[in-house]
Amino acid sequence: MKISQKGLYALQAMMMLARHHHQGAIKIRDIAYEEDLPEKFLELILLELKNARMVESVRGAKGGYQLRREPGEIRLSEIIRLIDGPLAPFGDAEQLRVLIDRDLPHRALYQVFLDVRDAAAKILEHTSLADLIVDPGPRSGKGSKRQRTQKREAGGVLPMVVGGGKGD
Amino acid sequence: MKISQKGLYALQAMMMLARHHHQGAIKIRDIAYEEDLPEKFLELILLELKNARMVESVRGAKGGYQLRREPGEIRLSEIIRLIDGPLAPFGDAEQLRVLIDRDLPHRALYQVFLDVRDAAAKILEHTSLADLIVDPGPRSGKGSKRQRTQKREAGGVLPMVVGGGKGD
DNA sequence: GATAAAGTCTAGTAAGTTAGTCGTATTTAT
DNA sequence: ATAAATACGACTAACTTACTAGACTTTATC
Repeated sequence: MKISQKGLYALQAMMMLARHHHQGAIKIRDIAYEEDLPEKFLELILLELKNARMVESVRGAKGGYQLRREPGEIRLSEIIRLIDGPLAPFGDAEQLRVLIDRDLPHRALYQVFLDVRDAAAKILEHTSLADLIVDPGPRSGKGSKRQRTQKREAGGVLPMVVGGGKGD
Repeated sequence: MKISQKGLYALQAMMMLARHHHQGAIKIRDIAYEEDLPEKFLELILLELKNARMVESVRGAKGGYQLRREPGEIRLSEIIRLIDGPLAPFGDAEQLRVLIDRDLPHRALYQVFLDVRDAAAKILEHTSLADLIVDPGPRSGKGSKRQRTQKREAGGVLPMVVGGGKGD
C-alpha cells in the first residue's frame, strides 16, 4: 500500500473538515489555504470524497464542504482505499486469497503479503479522524485524551507495540 | 509500501535460488523458465541483487547466479527495500519521525503512518527466504515445519493474528 | 585458440500514472 | 443582476514502470 500525494491531501482536507465540524460549509479556498494545498487539485479530491459520500457540498454563494458523518465514524482506511486503492502491498486481499490457494509454489509469499495487509488494515480501520485532530479551537469542553477508535463489528484487542525498528 | 511487478519478480527469483541452494550457479534462463519471468528483465533485476551483494554471479560458460548467504539469513525486507524502497506507506521512517516532531497539526497522522510501517517491518524482517520455500526436491532429510525466522538483535515475540479483515 | 555459452552494461521506449491546470457551466445568496 | 461558490470535462508535463535490443566481456571446452 502506498499513499500518494493526492492521498495525503485528501487526509489533510478531511482532518481540516473534522477540526471545523459543525461550523457549517467550509469553502475549498479556505481548506486549501489552511492546509496549504493546491486549490484546483483539491477541488477534484473533494469531488471524489463527495461521490463516495464521505463529505457533502453546498453549492452557490456561502457554499462549501462538510463531513457527512461524525469524525469518530470516519476511518482512515476508507479515505485511503478511496484515493489510493487496496491496503495490500500487492494486489488486493481477494486476489491474494485466491493465489494462496491456487499458486502452490508461491503461497507462502502471498500469505506474508496478506499478513502485511491485515496488519495495516487493523491499524487504519481502528483509527478515525477524531483520533487525529489536535485542537478544534477552544470549544467543546471535555477532556482531550488521544485514543483509538474501537471497532463495532468483531472487535479484538490490538497489541500495538510502537517504537519498533530504526531505519527504513 | 507498494510491491511492484519487478519486486515480485525479484522475490520469486530469490525463492527459486533458495530452493536450489548449494546446487551451484543457476543460469538466468533457468530461473526465468522455472518462474516464468521475462528473461531480459530478470537479468537487470539479478544485477541489482548482485550489486546489493545478496547474490553472486559466475561469469562465462557454466556460469549463473547463486545466493551469497543462507536462505535463512535473507529477509524479505531486504529484497523489498532494495527493489521497491522504504516500507513506510508514505516517505520513509526517518522523514516520518521528523514530521512527527515538527509538524504539530499533522503529527498524529504521521504517527499512524509510522505505526503501519513498523507493523510491516516486523513481519518482513522476521520472514526469510527459508520460511517460504516449499520443497527443494527430495534432498536434505530433516523435518519440514514451516516457521518464522527469529531475529538476532533485540528479538521480541510477535503475536501475528492471521485471519483478520474480509475485504480490501 | 576458436567457439559457444554465459553474465555485464548502456540505451531506448511504449504505456501508464501522477500531480496537477484551464475553462466553462451551474447553482445559490444577496 | 451580480457575485460567489461548486461541478465537470479536457488537457498536459513529468515521471515511473516494465520491458527490449544490442554490443561487450568472461570463461569452459574442444
